[in-house]
Formats: sequence, C-alpha cells, structure tokens
Amino acid sequence: MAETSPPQPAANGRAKGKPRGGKRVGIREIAAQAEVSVATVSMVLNNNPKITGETRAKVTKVIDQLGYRPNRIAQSLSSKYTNLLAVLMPTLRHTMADPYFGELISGICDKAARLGQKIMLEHAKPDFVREKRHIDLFDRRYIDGILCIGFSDKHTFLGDFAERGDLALMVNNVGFGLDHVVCDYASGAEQIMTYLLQLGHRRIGMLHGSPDVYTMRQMMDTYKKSIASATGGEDDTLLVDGRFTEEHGYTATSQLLSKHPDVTAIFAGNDKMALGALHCAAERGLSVPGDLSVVGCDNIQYAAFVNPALTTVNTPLYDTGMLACERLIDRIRGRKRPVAEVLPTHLVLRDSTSLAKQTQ
Amino acid sequence: MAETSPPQPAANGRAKGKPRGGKRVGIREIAAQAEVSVATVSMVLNNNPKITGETRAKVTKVIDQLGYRPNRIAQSLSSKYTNLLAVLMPTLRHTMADPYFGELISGICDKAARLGQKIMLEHAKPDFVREKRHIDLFDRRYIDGILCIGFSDKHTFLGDFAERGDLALMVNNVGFGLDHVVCDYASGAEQIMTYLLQLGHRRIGMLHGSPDVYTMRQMMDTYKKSIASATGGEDDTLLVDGRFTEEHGYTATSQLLSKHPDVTAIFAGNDKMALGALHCAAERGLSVPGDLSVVGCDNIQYAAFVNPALTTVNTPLYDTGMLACERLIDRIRGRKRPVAEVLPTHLVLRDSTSLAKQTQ
DNA sequence: CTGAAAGCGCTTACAG
DNA sequence: CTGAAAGCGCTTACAG
Repeated sequence: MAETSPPQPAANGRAKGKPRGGKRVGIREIAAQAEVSVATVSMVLNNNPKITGETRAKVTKVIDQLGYRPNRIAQSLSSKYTNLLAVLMPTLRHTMADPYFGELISGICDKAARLGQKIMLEHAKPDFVREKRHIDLFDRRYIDGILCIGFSDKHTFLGDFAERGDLALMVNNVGFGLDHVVCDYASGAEQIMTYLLQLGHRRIGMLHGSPDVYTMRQMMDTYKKSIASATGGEDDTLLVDGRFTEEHGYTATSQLLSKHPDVTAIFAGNDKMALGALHCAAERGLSVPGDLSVVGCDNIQYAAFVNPALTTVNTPLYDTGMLACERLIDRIRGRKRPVAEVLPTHLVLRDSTSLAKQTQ
Repeated sequence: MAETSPPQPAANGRAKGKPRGGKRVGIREIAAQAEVSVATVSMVLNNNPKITGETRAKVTKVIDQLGYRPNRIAQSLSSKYTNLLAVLMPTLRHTMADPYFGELISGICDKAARLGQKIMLEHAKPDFVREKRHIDLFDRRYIDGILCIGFSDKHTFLGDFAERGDLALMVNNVGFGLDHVVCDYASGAEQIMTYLLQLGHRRIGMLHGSPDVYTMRQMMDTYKKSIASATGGEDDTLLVDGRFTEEHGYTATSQLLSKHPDVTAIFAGNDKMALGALHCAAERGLSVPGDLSVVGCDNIQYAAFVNPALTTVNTPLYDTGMLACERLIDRIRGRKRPVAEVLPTHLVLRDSTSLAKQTQ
C-alpha cells in the first residue's frame, strides 16, 4: 500500500519483470533521494554519532517516505553481529511445555525483545551434540551468544564453548568455564527445612532429581545437613529419586511411604514431584496437610491451584531469564568480567503444610 | 584442535594479526585445495545433481579435512532462503510457561530441527504490532515463514500477511486468508456433552474463554446445541467466562455454583479453567465427582496428576505443532495449494466425572 | 559437467 | 562531517 499511494514519478520506464510494486528499495535508493552517500545512510541507520542532526533528519525523512527497511542479512554479513541469541536445552519430553523452562524462556524473550535481539530455540538431542551442531551455531554465524538451561554435569559438550571462546551463559548451573546466573536453591532448601522443623517434623522425606544437576545437589546437601543437625543422625533411605516429574514423584512417594509410614513431611525438589506426592497421598487416603505435609520448589504457575494449594519456594525464574539474557548481551557488547549472579529465593506458605501430627 | 593437529605446511609466512588459529576457512580455500572452482564447491554444498560423484567426493573430502562450515549469512544473502521460521504468539502472562503453547512449540521445534530449519520466537506485544514489526520479519529478511498460535478474531493485523503475500499459517484458528491446522474442538466438545448427558447430567455449566477465539466458539456452539436438544431449553446464565486461566476458572465456578446450586457438572473449555473449578469445589466442600463432575479440554501434562485426575479431551497439540511446521515448510518450498488440516480429538476418561447425583 | 564473473545489500576503514 | 571503494562469503545465471 505504502508503495502505491505516494505521488511518485512513475517508474514505468523499465516495466519488465518485477512481479508487483517494483523492486524493493535499498540503501542506494535512499542515498540517491537524500543526496548523500550510502555510507552516510548506513551511519544514520546505525546511529553513528558522527552524523549531523541535519543530515540525519534529511535521511530519516527519505527512509520513512520510501518505507525502507534494512536487510538484516546484508547487515550481518558486513558487520560483526547477527543479533540472534540461541536458547539451548536438553530434550526432555516436550520441554517447552514445562513451566520451569517456560518461565525462564518467557523472561529471556521479553528481555531480548526489549534489547532488539531475536531468540532462537535449540534442543540438544543426541545427534545434535554428536554432529557438533552446537558449534555450528557459532561457526556458521547463526548466533552471537547462547543461553544454556536445564543441563547437568553430564553434559560435557558445554565445555566446548569456553574452549573455543564462544559466548555462552548457563542458567541455574555452574561450571564448564562458563558464565552463570542462578537462583539460590540452597537458601530455598534451608528455608524449607527450618520451617518444617519448626512445625515439629522430624521424619522428613525428600523427593530429589539427579544430583548431577547443580541446583538439585545444592538442595540435597542442605537437606542432609539440616536433618543431621536436627536429629543427630542421617538416613539415606528417606531420599528417593523422583526424577523431576509428576509420574516419578508419585511412585517415589509411594515407595517412601511404604517403607517409612512414620514420615510426616515430604520435601520435593520441584513442584512437579510435589504434585505427584499430593496425588499419591490422596490415593492412599492420607490427608494433606493433616497426615502429611508436602512442600515443593519453584512456585510454578499452577502450584497455587492444586489441592491443597502447595507450599513451595519461589525461585524467580522469569527474572532469572531476564537477567541471564541481559548479561549475555553485555558480554556480546564487550563486557570483559565473567558473569556470576545469584538471585534470592523465598518461601511461599500455602495449605499443604501444618504442624506435625505427633511430635516425637 | 582440528586445526593444529594435521601435519599441514606451517602457515607461518604471514604470521601477523590473526588472533588464534588463523583465518576462518572459506569456500575459496576449499576450491583451491580441491582444485575446482568455488561454484563447484557451492554446488556440492547444495547437493546440486549436476555434480559428478567423483567431484563430489573430492570436494567433500577437503571440506571434512579443513572442517569447513559454510557461513549461512552469506548463503542467505545470495539465496532465497533464511531457513528460519518464526513462531508468533500473543503476550499473555508468561506465555511460554503455558502447557498449551508449550506442547505446540515442542512439536514445531522438533519438526523444524528434523527439516533443517531454525525457529525464532516472537511475541505480538502492542508496540510490536503498532510498529509493524511482524512485517519487518519478512521485509528485513529474518524469516521465510511464520506460524501464528493463540490468536483470536480481534488480531486483525494477521490480515497483513495474506495481503502482502507473506507465508503464514495459523494453528487452531481460521480466517484472515491464511493457511491453518486445527484440532477438532467441535467434536471434542460433542464427545464431552454426549458423555455427560449419558451420565445423567442435565444442569451442566460451561466455563468458557473469549468467543473471539475460534476453537472456543466451536466448543460453545456445540455446548449450546447439545443442551438445547437434550433439555429443550437454553439458559445462558450457565455459561460463565473463565478467561482461559486457573484464577478466573476458579472465580467463574464460584459464581456459577452460587447462582445455580443445582449444577451437577461443569465443562471447562480448557484444563486450566477446569483446575480452577476443582479448586473451587474443594474449597466449598463439594466432592468431585460425587457432588460435581468436572471435565476439561486439551489434556495438558498435569491433568492426570491433579486431585481428582481430570477427565478431559485430548487435543493432539504436539502433533498439531509438527504438522503445522511441516506444512508451512511445504509452502515455502513451493506448494501452491492452501493448507487446511483438521486433527481428530478424543475423550480421556479419568476420575473427575461420574453419574449425576440425582437424575431429574 | 565445470569455470569466471557478477551480484546479493549492507558496513567499514580510509581519504578528504 | 561525508564520500568512493573494497569487502563480507556465498549463489546463480551464463558460457563453454
């Protein structure tokens, strides 16, 4: 539309080809119309301070008139940046549908949009890693930097980034010589344990995920320390693997309660496992929190809407995503100092916890 | 590593500059080493059938040796494709954390990866649309095509794509002159209603979202038709707006039950609202399904793990995402025929539904 | 079946 | 403060 309405000298001279509306306007046409060189137009486009306000105004006017939009492929080929960032995550079942990843990515996307960057999604499937496609992302100039979420110590390919000097930042994980932004899961776990102990619970089970995951290790260590200092003993059979999912949280709880009927509280390493625990308790006719207290971690969206509403730790995932994205961009733009940020967590009290049934 | 190990004639001659490992290898070096022209290398890269098996082998060998990776920015500038697709969605609160979008996007990403395409994420914020950045995506050559998810009739800017001839495909929505891939929500709703009526329910409330949303309209129409034909009457006060969320599903249920204590079943237009309904029922001391049957829609991941496990309609969101992505790529690659696909849905029976308390 | 050349649409030194 | 020219690294007609 914009191309047909302005009273422009009809370009009928060379009417051949050109499907509709004629050739796309390029930087050359802008330069010609504005009576400057293409270099000047380019500098206006890139907000180069060398350009006079007057020149800028003149060029900007022509750009608006002709509806010129710079080709970002050409821009990237000539310049150093693609203005594209990747988010890399493991291939869990339907990763994107997980509220944990979702919150993180929401934060990342919002911040990226605000800073004029685009976000690309990548899954680190086995063949992806085998074929070194994570490296291709940089070598083939897809992206300027990468955000890694959901990985564990086992994902050693992450070390490739640091080795090659590619800009990568890990979220809720540390190591591999990379920058990181993490939530304070250790403090979160400590707050939970303190709270449960205050309520009189002594037999507290834990639903954990793989200890290869940094944040989970933090929580497990804190849990063990708390138990040890409160009860003077330790009992590893109170720790069961719920593999981060509702399904396994359910079966793990089932095992735990069968082996230890005296357990009065369960600390789940994430809300999904806690949901599995609630489900298991309901099925066994145990009232929560009457017979059993359950607490989760992360405070994902539906934690407030399960029955009973879940007491949990709020990890600021959205903000974590925002910060991670911002810091990565800092690095791309030249920041030298490595990034290592920790965001605070806090307890969210709801209806799944109460005083222990019988204090020992 | 690869660059230091092979016993290559030391390139010490021009030792200046070049931070580490020397200059990145380009198509020119490959051509030189393989003793062919760059055009030939390019053709090998693009699997051009004109190339002899012999030539191909020779060139491929050199490529592998030198670890050459084509610069995709340069490729895109010379060719017609970016091999990048965008997923566009509205800005709901933390959209990505929503299982509905998550499942869809998981399917899209997996299919895209398999077909060698990359996926970019975009949110249609007010300023995004105002500044016509959805058009920029094409004009500035970010992408080859776009997948639109989560939109309603109100999002008229979607019409811009068809008008400009840009390749766009809508998921679970029709109109705007665009291609579409949708789940059969009408059939899903019909299955639900038939089932509830069979169970003896006559006073059935519905939690709906905006009727501007195509799929919701399908369900509402089906609901009304079912009620009318089963009871001979209609009562619009049985329809309450739950705005697709747990929160509003909760309050809508509260309203509904206050106004109509005789309601024995609730059909929620999505699982999130159903979850709100379950929560509300629990708080009012109503047993589900004893006092009240509740059914949702979509069968999102945690629907099986809430208390009680939710009866719902399975909409194959993951597969829908896969198909949508595949069809969009078909179009990019030249398919002329518009895409209009409908995927079947089916009822998933769980524990939130049972016979009506008292049949009238 | 392969090669030499032009061109994609920008940015970036380098002069002036 | 601005311009002319080279170059980013490929692909694509066009010859041969």
